[in-house]
Amino acid sequence: MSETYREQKEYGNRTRTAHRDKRRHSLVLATYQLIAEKGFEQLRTRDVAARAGVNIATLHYYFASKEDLIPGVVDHLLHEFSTVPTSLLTMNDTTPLGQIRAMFLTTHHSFQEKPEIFIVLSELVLRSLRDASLRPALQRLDCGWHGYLQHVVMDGVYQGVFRADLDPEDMATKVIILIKGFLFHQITSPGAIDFQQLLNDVEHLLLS
Amino acid sequence: MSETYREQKEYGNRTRTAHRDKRRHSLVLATYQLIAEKGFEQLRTRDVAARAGVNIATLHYYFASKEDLIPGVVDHLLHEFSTVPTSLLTMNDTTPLGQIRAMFLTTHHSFQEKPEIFIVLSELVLRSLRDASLRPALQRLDCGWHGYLQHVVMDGVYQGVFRADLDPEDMATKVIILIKGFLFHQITSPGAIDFQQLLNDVEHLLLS
Amino acid sequence: MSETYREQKEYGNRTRTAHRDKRRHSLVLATYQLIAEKGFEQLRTRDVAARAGVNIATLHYYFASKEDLIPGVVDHLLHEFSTVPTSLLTMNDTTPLGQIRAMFLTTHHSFQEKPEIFIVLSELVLRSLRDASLRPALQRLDCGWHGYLQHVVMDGVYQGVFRADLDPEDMATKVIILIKGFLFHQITSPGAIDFQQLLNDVEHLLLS
Amino acid sequence: MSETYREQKEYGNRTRTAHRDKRRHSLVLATYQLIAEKGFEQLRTRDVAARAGVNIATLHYYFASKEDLIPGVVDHLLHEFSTVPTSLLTMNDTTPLGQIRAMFLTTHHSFQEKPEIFIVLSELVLRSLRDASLRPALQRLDCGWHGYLQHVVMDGVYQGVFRADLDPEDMATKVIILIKGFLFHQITSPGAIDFQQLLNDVEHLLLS
DNA sequence: TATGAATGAGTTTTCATTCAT
DNA sequence: GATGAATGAAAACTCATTCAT
Repeated sequence: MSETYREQKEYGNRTRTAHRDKRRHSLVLATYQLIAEKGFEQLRTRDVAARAGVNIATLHYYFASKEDLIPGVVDHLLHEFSTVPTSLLTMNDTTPLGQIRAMFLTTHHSFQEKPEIFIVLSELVLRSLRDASLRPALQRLDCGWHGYLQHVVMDGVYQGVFRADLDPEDMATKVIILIKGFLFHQITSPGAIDFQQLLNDVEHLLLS
Repeated sequence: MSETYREQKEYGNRTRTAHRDKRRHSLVLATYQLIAEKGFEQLRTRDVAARAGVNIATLHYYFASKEDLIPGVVDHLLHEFSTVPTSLLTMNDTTPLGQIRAMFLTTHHSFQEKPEIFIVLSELVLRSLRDASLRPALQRLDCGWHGYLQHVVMDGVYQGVFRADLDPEDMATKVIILIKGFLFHQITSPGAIDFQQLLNDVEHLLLS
Repeated sequence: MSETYREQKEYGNRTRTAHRDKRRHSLVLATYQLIAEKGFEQLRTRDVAARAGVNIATLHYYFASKEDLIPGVVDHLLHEFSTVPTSLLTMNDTTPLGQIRAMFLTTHHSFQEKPEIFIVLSELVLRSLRDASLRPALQRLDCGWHGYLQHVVMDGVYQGVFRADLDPEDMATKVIILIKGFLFHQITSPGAIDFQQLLNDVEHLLLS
Repeated sequence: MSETYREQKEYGNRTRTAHRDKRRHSLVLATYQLIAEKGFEQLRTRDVAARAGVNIATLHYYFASKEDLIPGVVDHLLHEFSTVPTSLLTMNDTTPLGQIRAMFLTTHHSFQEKPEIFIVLSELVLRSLRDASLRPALQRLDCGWHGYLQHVVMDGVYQGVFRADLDPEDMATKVIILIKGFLFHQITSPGAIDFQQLLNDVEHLLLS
């Protein structure tokens, strides 16, 4: 086997793998979007295949069953969370309070621009009540978020900017709860409260 | 037509109506329970009928379609909310702060004893994204809750127990958000925070 | 509940059950026929439903799955075997040799008139290699047949008509093997041998 | 075109053909094995390709369709029959009775060592009821077997070892029927009778 | 009122086969 | 020659709904 041939073959493998990943991703993305639009209740493999622009049999070529699409959706969701644009503005302020503010702003921004993130997350959270396999990923998501906040709060306390008697772990949880509550409340009663006000209260709890 | 006959007929109508309501309610209850257990995704009319102990055709005698069961479920949910046991403890303390505490305690108690209330509510909230007919009822629920809290906060401010600069409307919303956030967070990260701590923070916001 | 009503109801139950049994039987019969015509390989639920004159969903109303039809087919086959017309001619001769002759004649007659019996049996025998659940019924069939033959041979030996040194159990098995072999051989090489000749040889083994 | 080139090309053609035959054979062998294991009912081209270690598309490169594999399977079966190890024992005794004994022993041995031969044969026999194209090969198999036995019986009669009144053709058929019956009976009632006993009876019919 | 039976329209999944490279 | 990708057609099975009684 000549070098050239081997190279071609390896290149071929690479493109093949790339193509495969692309297809799988487009199917997962279609699933993700359809869950956001119609919920798990109305999720149909044929709709997924149609949106991905492939035959229904092609879907099953890449994913053995409908259920097998879900882990991919979870991964995609996690990825969406991790790639929230740590926006330009916020990069300036690296103080603990600045970090908190930045987190609020980016969360709010994400919710405005990509509300499907929160919708799919909610669907998955409810589904996790019956499907234990979803729990680890969702917990990991919470943990990562919580860990980051806890770290920021500790920093703030250490630097003397935040109240000395704060329990960083509890405080982080409270911030998460506040944001989750806000987002969930928005569905039924949109515009009931300003995100900014929420931030004010958090600052009040942190500083006063 | 004799008096006696008319009476019998009216009596018959009354029992007939009562029986009809009973059947309808048992079907709605079965639906409510199955949504809590399996979600809308896995809700099947046959399962509903089976749990209510009637034939699938009987279900359709009382409810023209599957969708027609949902308004009943919403009503049942609202009823469940309204009949939360205004527990012994809470009756004692009629001060604004006592009322807030009571609300937290009863909410927590309900969640412990009847978690399906919150699960079904969440399912309905998510569904309301696609089914506009659900929104009014859910908004009414939020409004009632909000109105009550707003009233209590106003009382507290008026009585001088709460901070004078509080905006009762915002404060009520914040309390709701906090509770919703707590309950939703419990699904993924149970035991992350104590409900009591939440109450402390609310008190802190109200009093300090 | 009046006697009359109860009777009506019981009568209703009886007709309902009868109807149910009829439908189930017609579906099993259709399956049986289609296995005989096309083999397990080409057995399709839609064909079964079509031949029974019902919707495919009706088939699943009576039988949860395709596999669930098979026990019914086995039962039907066993019934077909048991209702082989113990033909008029044969009833005359009740001697052991007459019984043996009768069995040969009726078997031959069945094979001529209802070859599907043997075809379905063969399909089931081959399938039993992979589906253990079929074995008991097939063994019961063999056992019943073998028991009868063994009994006849013993009678013949006891009456001094058959050779005294015969082992009834072995002899019965040999007769069965001979008939099975004949029937199976007929498929590939029809008319290779006369059934009467086979009987002659059996008589030779029994008497000489 | 130089001599050298032509030679290379011819050599290439030869290896190419050899390779082609090898591939085809491995696919046929895989089919043969899978029929023995799972029956025609569960025969899948993907499984065949997988067992042969090639891609499903490669299978269709060598065999236009699934059906086209079957003639190969028949050929393989015929070959398996013809290559039954004419075992050590049998080579000694060249008398007609010895030949019959040898045939029984080798058949029995084959059935013990390679039961798939008989299973696949049975599957093919049943299939031949619907697929006429299978019949010639199966009949050829029977004919060859029958011809050999007929020849041996004639020899025995001619040599005066066997009964003079034997009809070699019928006798050969009877032996085949007995063996087919035995093998088929073994599936449902294994161990019901000893192969040796069968041989004894055959000898009884031949000699007495 | 109540129900067993029945079904049309889907739903997921399978499979032999084809295509582009 | 060989393969990964893709697919049309069909497979089993499901489900809300209707019908006859």
